[in-house]
Amino acid sequence: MSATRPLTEEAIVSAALAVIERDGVESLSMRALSRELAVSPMAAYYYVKSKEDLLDLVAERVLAGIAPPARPDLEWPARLRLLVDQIEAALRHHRGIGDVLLDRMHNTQRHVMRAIMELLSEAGFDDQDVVMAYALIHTYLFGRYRVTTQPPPKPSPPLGGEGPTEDEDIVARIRPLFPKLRGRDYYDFGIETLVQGLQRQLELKRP
Amino acid sequence: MSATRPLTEEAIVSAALAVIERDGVESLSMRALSRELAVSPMAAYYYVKSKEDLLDLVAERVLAGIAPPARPDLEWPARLRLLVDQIEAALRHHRGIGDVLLDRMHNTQRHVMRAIMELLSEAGFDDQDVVMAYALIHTYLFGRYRVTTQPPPKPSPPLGGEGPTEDEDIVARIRPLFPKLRGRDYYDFGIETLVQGLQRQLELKRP
DNA sequence: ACCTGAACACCGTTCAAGT
DNA sequence: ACCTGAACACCGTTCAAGT
Repeated sequence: MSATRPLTEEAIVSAALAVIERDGVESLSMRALSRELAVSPMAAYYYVKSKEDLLDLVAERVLAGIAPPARPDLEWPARLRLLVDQIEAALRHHRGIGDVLLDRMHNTQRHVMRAIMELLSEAGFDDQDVVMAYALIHTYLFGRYRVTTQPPPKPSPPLGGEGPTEDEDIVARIRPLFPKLRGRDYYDFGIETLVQGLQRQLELKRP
Repeated sequence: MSATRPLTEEAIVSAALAVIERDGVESLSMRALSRELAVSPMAAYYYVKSKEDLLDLVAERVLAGIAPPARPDLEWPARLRLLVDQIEAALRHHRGIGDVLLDRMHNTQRHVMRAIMELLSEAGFDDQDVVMAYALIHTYLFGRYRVTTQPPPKPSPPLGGEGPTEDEDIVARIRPLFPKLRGRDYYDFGIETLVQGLQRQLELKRP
């Protein structure tokens, strides 16, 4: 795709993102990347020292625009919501990248981590609770995208006509609803529940 | 390890679990499994049709003992806690298996999904909220184990002696606390926050 | 300085063949 | 019925070599 030579780190990251968005993050191999760049399989290694390194750069690019909301008029729950909404939007736009970020809490872009931690700290959480609250938010935000709400391509359940059995099985009743809800619905419910839980935690500590 | 022949599905699953516990889930390849079983690389394929299939069986084994708490005297938040504590214990004992379960919400053992959903439904959530609450709990429980609280093996921060700069950077202040807290601390805070958030959601709907 | 090519040590899986 | 062996189409990465 990129006909530009010589290679640059920027071009490599762009190509990686292009592969991820087109074929999914599981299809991004160093070899697929080299095909995208129309260079030999080892060319990118002159610029990045490993695939992990490359993924860190990709994550950096995706989260580059995240900034703490400049809305001192709002309470911390609303400000937290505005902040994580930005992250969610970035992840939603770059499908698959959330998975990359999940297990790298320590490599999270410093500005993103700082924005969330400062907000929590100002809200009144002590340092230890900031750690745990951050970890909780991190796990939810970046873990979300690994969880699939689409059922596997198994034989689809026959539409129409009452199922022959087990109308008292809650799983049979609820499971069909999974794909009916949109990613946005899951996110809204999830993050709202988290924020309310955090508010409650704070109330319990400072009565 | 297993000198028993012929192979059985049970022996294969046991061997897979042994590899996972010894070397981590990322080291479980079909070839490593065959080494563990002391058979040829393809032997296991007579019993499982793919690696994914095998991982489903492993997950099934790990979660086999989970059961809804028989404590009708307790309120739903306490019952939910007893239920997910069992799952957490199973995941903690079988390191790495949480990762396998994360992206397979639809393959979750039916009895586990049912136990959680029934509890939520009895608590008063409508079907749609049961879906979203289940997804939230699933994401947290199984996603947790992907998030590493141990910093990468980078040059360790010099112990003792004030850091030269940026004592106003909250990340520099907070990050060292990550490895100080135990997995149990993160879990307690996380699940407590979730449950309290869910309680609040219910209160808001039924005032 | 920047890129290539061959090679190494791996994967999951198919398919024909052995017992 | 149960297992093996060779082979295919992949990986990430090292290392020496080319320009």
